[in-house]
Amino acid sequence: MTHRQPLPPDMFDELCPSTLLPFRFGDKWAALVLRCLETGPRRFSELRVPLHRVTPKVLTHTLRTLERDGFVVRTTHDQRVVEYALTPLGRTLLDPLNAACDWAATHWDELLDAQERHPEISRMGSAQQVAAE
Amino acid sequence: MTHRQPLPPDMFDELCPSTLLPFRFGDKWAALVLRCLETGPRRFSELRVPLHRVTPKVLTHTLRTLERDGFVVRTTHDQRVVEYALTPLGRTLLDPLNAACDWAATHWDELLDAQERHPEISRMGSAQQVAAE
DNA sequence: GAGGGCGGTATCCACCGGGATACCAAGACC
DNA sequence: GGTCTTGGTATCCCGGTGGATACCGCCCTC
Repeated sequence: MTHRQPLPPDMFDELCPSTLLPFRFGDKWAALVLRCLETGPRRFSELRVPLHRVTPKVLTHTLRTLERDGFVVRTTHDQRVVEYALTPLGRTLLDPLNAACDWAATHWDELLDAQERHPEISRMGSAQQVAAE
Repeated sequence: MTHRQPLPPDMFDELCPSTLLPFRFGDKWAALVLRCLETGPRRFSELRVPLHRVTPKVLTHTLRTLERDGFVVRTTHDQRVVEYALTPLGRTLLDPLNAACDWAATHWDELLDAQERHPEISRMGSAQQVAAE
């Protein structure tokens, strides 16, 4: 808690539009939380800095879910300071997460190319929405 | 199309409640479709047999999305027979998918244990829903 | 005792993924 | 000419996820 490395102010801003990736780890922001905790425990307010796009309600829920699944522990010091840290089980999640990141690093361009080659397939709701334009 | 192995009638029935896993690959059924196509191309109606839980609308959408992302190709023979097959890019997805499956095989029990240990954290919607019971 | 930081909650709301059900056009078969 | 199979669409609807905004109790400092 004392001299740990601070997280960058925005680890994820324009970086890694992970919603476009063909996989998701847990809740929308869970993978980013795991990344933030990878290098050591963090306090709630420390997590809010790099994850400033996430509202506190959603961040709370993400952390609760990670805690429920045994990936994160929440500890309170001095009855006020709250710290979140990865559990050993949570750390094992980094393997498949890294496999997914490796895939993205290797095949991201191919994915974008394919999507540009099929602009007619946008999102659900059938095609006549596009035709209606 | 001629003598390929038939898929089991229900590959996924009670097996692998993948919605409980902490990761998702694309749409809800996308990973299962990938698995079905792993051993060779399949027709729409062939996919419907093992994936009989999936309505045709959703299966169509899943396949369209996989096609848009370049993971699957759709080819029409004789103007009526439609075949879906993995592309080389789609086949590369099997690496992270297998990593996820390996994780699940190894840590599934720990995940369940953790969830049982935290019954108070159910799902979103804050806790007073549970309290209201 | 006022203000600020910390660690959240409470409420409201919009989107959309996906399930249920019904229907359909084109060829093949009888 | 009916009927069956194939490969889907059309419509409706419901629940959950997550964003926006506002608020809160506690402690510490000034």
